[in-house]
This record gives sequence, C-alpha cells and structure tokens, in this order.
Amino acid sequence: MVKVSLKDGSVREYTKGTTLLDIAKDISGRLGKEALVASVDGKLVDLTAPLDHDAAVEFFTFDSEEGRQVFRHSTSHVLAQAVQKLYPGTRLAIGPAIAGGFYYDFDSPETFTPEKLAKIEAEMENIIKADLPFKRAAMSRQESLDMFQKAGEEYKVELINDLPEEAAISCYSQGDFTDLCAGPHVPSTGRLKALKLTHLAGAYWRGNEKNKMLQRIYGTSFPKKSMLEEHLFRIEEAKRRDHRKLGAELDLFSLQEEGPGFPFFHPKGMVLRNELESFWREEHKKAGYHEIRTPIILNRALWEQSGHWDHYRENMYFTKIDDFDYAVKPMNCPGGILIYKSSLHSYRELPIRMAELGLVHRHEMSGVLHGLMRVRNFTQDDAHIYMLPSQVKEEIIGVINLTDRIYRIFGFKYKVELSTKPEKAIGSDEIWEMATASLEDALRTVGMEFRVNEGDGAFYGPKIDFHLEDCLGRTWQCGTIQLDFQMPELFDLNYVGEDGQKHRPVMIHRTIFGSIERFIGILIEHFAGAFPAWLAPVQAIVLPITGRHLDYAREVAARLDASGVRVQLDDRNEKVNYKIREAQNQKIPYMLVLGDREAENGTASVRHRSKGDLGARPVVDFIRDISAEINTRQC
RNA sequence: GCCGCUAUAGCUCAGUAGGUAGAGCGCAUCCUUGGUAAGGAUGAGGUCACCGGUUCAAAUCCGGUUAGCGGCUCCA
Repeated sequence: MVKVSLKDGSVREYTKGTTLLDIAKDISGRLGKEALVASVDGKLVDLTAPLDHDAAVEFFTFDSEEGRQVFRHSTSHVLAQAVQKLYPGTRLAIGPAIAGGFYYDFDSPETFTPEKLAKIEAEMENIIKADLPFKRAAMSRQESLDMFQKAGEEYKVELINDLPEEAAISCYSQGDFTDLCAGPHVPSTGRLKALKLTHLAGAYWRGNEKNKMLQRIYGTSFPKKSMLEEHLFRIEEAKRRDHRKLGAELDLFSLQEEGPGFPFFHPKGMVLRNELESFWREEHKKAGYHEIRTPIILNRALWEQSGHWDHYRENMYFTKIDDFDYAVKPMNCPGGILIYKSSLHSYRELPIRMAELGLVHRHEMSGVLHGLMRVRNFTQDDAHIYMLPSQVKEEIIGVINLTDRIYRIFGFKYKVELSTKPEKAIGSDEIWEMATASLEDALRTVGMEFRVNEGDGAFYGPKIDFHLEDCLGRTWQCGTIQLDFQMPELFDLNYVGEDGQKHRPVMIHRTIFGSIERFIGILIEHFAGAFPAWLAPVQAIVLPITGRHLDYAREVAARLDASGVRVQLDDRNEKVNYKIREAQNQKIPYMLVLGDREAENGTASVRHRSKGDLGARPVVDFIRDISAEINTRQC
C-alpha cells in the first residue's frame, strides 16, 4: 500500500501501482472526470502514471494554470498529428501552450491558409473523437536521436542535441503519432472537447531572425464548448473595440501611406487629446512640476554624450544642418538636462521637477507598427526630477500618488512591478541596493502591492512599472518610474550643498500615460469609443424634430456653447429617428430632442446614449448637470 | 527587417474560363415636417494602390514597389 496525502490534509491509502487517475476517480467522480494532470511531491506527472511510493498528491483541473497548460499542450500535439496526416513531409518544430491557447511551428512544403485551417480543425476533431490515449515512452538519447533522424525530424534532432547531458528524454504518442516531449499530457485525446485554430503567423526557428522562418498555427481549446464560445466572444469584443476601427469611425485619427507610423490627429481626436493634456497639466501643476519644452532636433555631440549615439543609434533618425550631424530626439532627457545645466542650483531649490510633453521619434521596424499602439513618433508625458539623495523616497511616493490619482479618473485598475538590477548594469552594487531599497520602501510606505521582477531593470537603474488593466482584462504597461545614475554622471550634473561644495543630484525619469498616442488607443478600446462626457469630442447634440424647431434649436445650442459644453446641432432635413441613430453611433453622451412642447416650455427632452430617454427638463437644469459631470470628470 | 495574407467609390464589399467596372451605406439635390436607432426619388463619385511584363486585349495572369493586416523580435 502507498499513502497519499492530499491538498486538504487528508491521507488515503491505495494499492501500490494504482494510477493517479484511479485515485482521482476514487476521491470523487467529478474529479475523475475533470482532473487533467497531477503533481506528485510537487512534480507534474501524467494521470496515467502509477503511484509506487508514499507521496503528496495534488490534482489539477482546467481551473488551474497547470491544468490549462497541459490541456493546451496536449491540443498542440493533436494539431501536429492532424497536420502531418494531411500534409505529409511537414516537419515539426515546437508546440507549447501559451496564455489563452497554444501554437505549433511547422516547416512544411505546404503553405497553410485559413481555408486549410478548417480542414486541419476537422481532422483534429476526428482525432479527439477517436479518444486516443497519450502514451509516454522514456528513451535513451541515442534511441531518440535514431528515431527522429530516421523520420527526418531535423528540428527534434537539434532539440535533443541541445538537451543537457543528464536530461531524461521522453516521447509521447497518440495513435500512430509520436512527438518528443517532456510532458505531462492529459490521459487521452477525448478530453480535448472544444478547440479552434485561430490564426497563422510566421515565426523564426528558436525566435532568431537568422534562422529559417517557420509557419506557426495558433489555436485555443477548452473542456467545454460554452467556454470556447465565451472566449471567442471576448476576442470578437476586442475586435469590435479595436481602436484602429473606432478611430476611423469616430473620425479621431488616421494613418496615411505618406507617413507610416506617424499618426494624423483629426479635429475630434485633438479635442480628446487636448482634454487629456489639460487634465495632465492641472495635476502636474498641483504636484509641483514645471512644464518645459525642448527641441526635436539636437546636435550629434549631445547624443554622443548621452550615450544614445552609441547605444540607441539604430532606432534614431538623423539629419544634417550646415554640414553638421544632428539627430531627431528619441528621448527627452538630454534636452531636459541642458535646461537643468543652464543655471547653477542650490540644494535649497531641490527637488526640481520638470515635466515635458515631448514628441519623440523612434525608428520602429515596418512590421511592428500597429495603429496608435506602436508608432514611429509619439508624445511622452515625461518628467525628470532632480533631487538630493535624501529626497528620493519622498519623491517616489509623490510620483506613485500622482500616478494613482491620474489612473483612477479613468477607472483603471493597475498592477505594479519593481524591476531590479539586470546582469548587464552600470554602477556599484551598493548604489543599486540603496536605490532598489528606496523604491521598495516607497511602495511599502504607500501600501502598494507589487511584484518583483528580478533582473528586469534598466541598465542604469531599477524601476517601478505600472500595468493598466482595461475592461477586457488586458494589461498595458504605461507608467514607469526609473532611477537613473548614468545621466547625472555623463552630464556632470551638480548642485551646491550646504557645505558650499558641488554634489551630484539624483535623477528620476518617469511617465504616467507613457505615450499620449498609445494611451488614447487604450482609452478608445477601454471605453469602446463611448468616452465619458469630459473626454467626448462632442458632448451633446441638439436634434430639432422639424424645420419649424430650428430657431429654438439654435438658441439651445448657443446657450450650451456659451456654457462651455461642446455641442453640435443636427439641422439636416431628416427624421429624429435617423438623427438619433447617427448620434448614437457616434457615441455622443447626450442628445437633446426639441419639438413643439420643448420650444413652448423652454425645455429639452434629454436622451442619454446608454440610459435612453430621460424625459423633458428645463435647459438650465441640463446645463447645470452636464457641466458638473464634465467638471468633475465623471466616468 | 523577416514569413504569410490583403489592396476595387469616403466606408463595407461584389466582380473565375482576361473583353476598358457594380451594390449597400455615406454625400448632393428634390419631395416628405416626421417625437427617441435607417421615409422616398434622382444624381455625382473609381486611370480597380503604384511601376513594369505577358497578351489583339489586364481590376483579373506574372514580377517588383508601397501600404495595411496576423505574427516573429523589440518596446511607450
């Protein structure tokens, strides 16, 4: 007999050699059905494995990360089997589970197309219906090499050769298909109820662009059809909210062939942008920042001094002026530093907080451009804080609080990460420790939860990153706070201390929106284009029912306009229904329907884009309420 | 940059045995004066992304360029 201790603390006894699957079934019929994989003393193993010693056992269903990973990984094997059956001669690379699904990379004479995906999917369904068991076979290095060499699976051979000497090598088979794999897998293909191949992409063997480009097929799978449908619905919803589509529909911005990656902001997009910027200015002024603006083009010597000429060159744009080399700025800091250096500073002045909405240009590879999310020029809501070492903690707390205040207005939840010293870093361990400790100390002081990202800091200093979570649960890295030890040295920054001597100030580099352009993209998707009134390009639209009501409509529109409300008048010769439909599609927060009754009483019938008809109200009341909504920046 | 796919009217898209272009929406004009998500009629609008080739003839076939889309890599 073997003793099995379970997660809940209970201990059960089984005959030696009982499989984990049988144990799961014994615990409960439901667990027997839902368990996908188990861990024995913390190590993940197949459910089909027999248990031959006393152990701590845990079962994982699709509800756990472990269960999902195994489930998707098994699905990727089924994908590989289907592809090799339909397209003989296809060689296999790798096929892991990823967040939300799985993929498999193939090297095939066949070019896969979306139509072929449907065929492959059908073949996968057959394999699942056949309910083939996944069988594990441990083998020696030589055995496995012989086998894959014979099968012409060069990628697998390469993988085996790269495995460490002591590695245990195993293969998994289902039906007549065998793949090199450490496992574990679900017991049989029948577990993989609902699947969908979602898209195709090229991918380099081992992610290295010097290697051969393979064809990657992405897919996802779930134990229930309904779960798959919900997942696909979320993807559809994300597509429906795509900022590129909404940006065009709402006439906010465009991208033109004449300037790939250089977005054009239309009048409505500019309203949104200006609102964001004035909110930003307001908050920064309150937080004691001074706004500056530095030039877009600066000479070569500056970029040599800052290190960009050596380290960031491939991302920069260059030009010549009167035979001298200049660069278009990819970052704002060197310019900002010149302002700091333009005068002598006393310790009494510190901290100095200088903020800049700085337009930077970075050369991105053509293939990565994506709407407003990845562009070649964007506006950083940058700021640099120069301070005494003793002020670091307090300043960081100030930035954290400011960031929190700004994100909160949009209703964003966010997560914080602290990134520590990377392998390649400059500066002594001592300075790093002190700096990292002050970031951590600041986070703890404000009671902020955070995750530590070991070794992910910038080479010049540790950093705190803010990851926004939008309404679809996607995260976006926006804000960042970085301690920078390099620039003050490179630029020989000083302040005069109490002792009358020169000292080196400490510098923080930080953003909150990150990139205004990208933040706008995130907002578009987060709100699905239905911006809160304070951000909406048009806040209210006046809809006269007939031509007879035009005069009254003009008067109402003028009153709103005079009160600072962004109002539009739809004076076209159309029916109200038609006008409402269009206003609704433009996601205008308030519609004011005006007819005989309203003209007579000095009222407006208010319709809200999501709350519907709110009934007739005196125009003054409406102006008062919408103004309050706008001024308090309600979401 | 690389791999794959795509490019027809402002937008969404039709247009296969190569024979000089079509719909709906939008726009303009007219009719209709209509109370909470599409009233009707008429009309304008395209050197079919660009360059080159094959052909008597190219939106359609071939090559190249550019841009977009999905990824790889990187990052705000």
